[in-house]
Amino acid sequence: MSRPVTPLEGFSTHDHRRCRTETLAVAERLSAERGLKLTPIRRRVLEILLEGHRALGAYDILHRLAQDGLGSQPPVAYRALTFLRELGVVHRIEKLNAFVVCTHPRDAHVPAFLICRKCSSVAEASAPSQGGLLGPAAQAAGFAIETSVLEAEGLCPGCQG
Amino acid sequence: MSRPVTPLEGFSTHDHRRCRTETLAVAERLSAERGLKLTPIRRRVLEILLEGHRALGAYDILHRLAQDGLGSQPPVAYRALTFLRELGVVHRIEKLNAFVVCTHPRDAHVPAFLICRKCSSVAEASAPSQGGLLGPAAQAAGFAIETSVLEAEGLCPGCQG
DNA sequence: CACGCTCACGTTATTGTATAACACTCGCGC
DNA sequence: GCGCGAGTGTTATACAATAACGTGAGCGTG
Repeated sequence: MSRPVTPLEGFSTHDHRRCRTETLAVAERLSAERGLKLTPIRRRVLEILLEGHRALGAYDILHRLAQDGLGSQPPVAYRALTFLRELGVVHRIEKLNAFVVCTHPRDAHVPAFLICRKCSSVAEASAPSQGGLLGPAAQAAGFAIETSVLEAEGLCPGCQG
Repeated sequence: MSRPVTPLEGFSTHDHRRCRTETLAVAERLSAERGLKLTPIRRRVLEILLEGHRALGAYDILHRLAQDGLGSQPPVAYRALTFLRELGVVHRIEKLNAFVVCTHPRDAHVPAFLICRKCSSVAEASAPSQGGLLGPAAQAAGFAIETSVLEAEGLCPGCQG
């Protein structure tokens, strides 16, 4: 079973401290907007993911939560992740069965990812909203797209020979 | 750069009997070309998937195999599925952890799927070779794409309204 | 023929991923 | 106080995937 959960962020550097505080602020605001709460567990999960722009498995996150005394059973992690995903600040990488923080949580967008198969780093590409590639095909077929998954696997700049 | 996708097999009806026999013939031929065999188990797995353009989980397939007395342990199903995927006649749907037959197994293509969340039927669109949406982003990042996942979930024509 | 080789399958066991279902508390409005 | 939804705790289970081992059939070579 490929358990990625390794390296770093996108393939470019950025002001990560600011990235972190902004994302937390956005999460706080979006929660309030919906009349919901960014509880300690939820906040902690987001913080864990914010430690780096890496994809973490649900059970990695769960173990971290357990270390902090914030819950030890799978549903605890999954519920927090579901909440954060609905908020739009966390995405799921289908190909890796793992989760990452969104790099631009305020914009409406269809998440698209570049995943390095060697170092497991993940970069989120900014894709224009609905469909792009699949849009025309969907329209021709009379299909109503609700969510999209765009993921590419290959080699990041640093891992190419 | 990003040519439109050619919609294929939509959710429309088609000559499925022919679809079935042709896919089996292709599988047979590709196996022979590689000096490998389309054994009873492998053939049966392909037939099961050919019963409809639906995504089936590995364990669904395994249970079917077991009913036919062709194997009852997970590796049996996974090995057959791996073989068929390498042949190019079966694709994996990451979003569903499930498998479908390819609708145009002879052409080189990047598979793209429209998945109905209600009836689980899957339409395969034929995407132009590399990346479409992700191509430009990948190039900008210096990322070398090797494989792509393009999947959209929503409602098929029959399940709307 | 004996040997070594690859393909294919059988089997046991384990790990990882995810959710169902139920119970309970808390804060809040009425 | 009461009902209600949000949120968490907990148990149990289902589903997905692979590791690691063994068996044997078939084939080519010496």
